[in-house]
Amino acid sequence: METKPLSYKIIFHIDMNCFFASCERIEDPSLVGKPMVVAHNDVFRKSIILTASYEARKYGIYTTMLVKDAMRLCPSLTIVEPKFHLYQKQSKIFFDYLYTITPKIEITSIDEGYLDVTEVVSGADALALAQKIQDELLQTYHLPCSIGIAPNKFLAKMASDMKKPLGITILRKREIQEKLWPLPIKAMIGVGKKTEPRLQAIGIQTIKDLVNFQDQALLQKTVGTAMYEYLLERANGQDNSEVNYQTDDEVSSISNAHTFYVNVNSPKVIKETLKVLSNSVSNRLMNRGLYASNVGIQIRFGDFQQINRSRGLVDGINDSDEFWSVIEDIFDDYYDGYSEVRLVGVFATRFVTSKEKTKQVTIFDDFDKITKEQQLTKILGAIKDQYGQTSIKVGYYKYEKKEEEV
DNA sequence: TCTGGGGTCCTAGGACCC
DNA sequence: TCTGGGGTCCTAGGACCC
Repeated sequence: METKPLSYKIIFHIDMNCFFASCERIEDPSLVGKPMVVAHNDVFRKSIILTASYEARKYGIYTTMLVKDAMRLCPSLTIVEPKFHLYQKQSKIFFDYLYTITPKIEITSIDEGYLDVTEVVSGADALALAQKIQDELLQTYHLPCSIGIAPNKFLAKMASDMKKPLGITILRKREIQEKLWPLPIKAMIGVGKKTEPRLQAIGIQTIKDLVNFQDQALLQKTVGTAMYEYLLERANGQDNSEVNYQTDDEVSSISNAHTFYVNVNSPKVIKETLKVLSNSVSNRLMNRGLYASNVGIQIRFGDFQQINRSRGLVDGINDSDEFWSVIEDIFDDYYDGYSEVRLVGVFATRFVTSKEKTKQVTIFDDFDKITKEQQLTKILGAIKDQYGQTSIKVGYYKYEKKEEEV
C-alpha cells in the first residue's frame, strides 16, 4: 500500500499554561485553585510578577505587574519565590514525554516548542493526537498546555495563542482571512511595543490593514527591510522555516546579571558582584565545553540607561581566572567610579570548541632571512602538518610591494 | 505602570583592506 | 596625497520573546 506524501506539513506549537505556577503546584499541591503568583518578593526593590495563575488573573493580575499593585487587587494573593532549577526539571520531563511522539521537536524556550508531526499522523488524525498529548500532560504530569495546529510554525504559534488555557486550535491557510487578519497588529509575533505605535502611526491597526497597505515604500521605511519582508510573508500565512530539531542545543550566548537591592556606586562592591557573575558564566562555559571569543559586561545605571562593552579575543577562553581578568579590565576601562549602578551583567558570545581554538604556527621567525623557495616549502609544510593536505594552490604572494605569482 | 533575568536577531557606524 | 568605492569584520545598541 502506497501512502500519498502530504503536500503540506502538520506542525504543532505547544505552549505550557502559566508554567512556573504549574510547577510550583506540583511541588506544593496546596497551591492548587488559589490565586498565586511567582515573584521575587523583595522588600528593598519594587519587584514584578513573573507568572500569575489563572485564579490570580481573574483579579486583573498579569505578568510584569508590580507585586504591590497585585496585592492591592487581591489581598489574599499567595506569593511564591521562583525556583528555576525546578522549572528546568519539569521542562525536561515534559519534553521527554513529547519525544515519545516524535524526535522532530524544536525547543524554543523552557515551556514552549514546535513538533513536526507530518510523518506521525494524517491530517484527519491531528486533532486527536493533540488531544491525547494535552490530556496526558495534564493527567500524568499535571501540566496544562495549549496547542496550535497548522501547516507552518508561524500559524501554529498564532493558533496556540488563540485559546488559553487548555485550548486546541487548528489554523488552516484558507482560514487566515477570517481568523488571523482581524487580530490587532500587536498580536503578531515580532511586533512589540516599539513597532506597534510606528505601524499605527501610518494607519495600520490590524493584520488585515498590514496586508492591504498600499504604500510599500513607506511601510519598508517604517519597520526596516528585514521586518517588512517578515511581516508581509507571515501576515499572508507563509512561513517556510523548518522545525529545527537538531538536538545540538547550541546556544549563541551565555550571560548572568544581577540587580542590586539598592543602587550602588562603590567599585569594590560592584566588582565583587561582577566576579561572582564572571565565575558563573565561566563555569557554564566549561560545563558545555565551550570557549568564548567575545566577552563583556552590561551596566545599567540608576536612570535605567544601559551600556554594553565587550572585547574580542584571538583565542576562546573559559577558565575562570582568565575570564575574570578580561571582565575586570573592561570594567576598569569603562566605569567612571561614581555613577549609581542598578544592575551589572557578564556575557560571553562567539563560541568556539577547544579544537577550533586558533592554532598558532610559528614559521615566520626567520622568514626574511631565507629564500622564497624556502619560505614556500615552510608554508606548505605547516599546512600539511595541520590539515594533512599535500598540495595547495596559492594565488598571489605579496612581497616587497610587488605582486608575484607563486 | 518606574520596570527581572535569560536569550535571539537585526542594524548602524567605524576600522580596515584593496 | 585628502581622494573613490566596495567589501568585511567588529562593536554597540535596539527590538523582541518568554
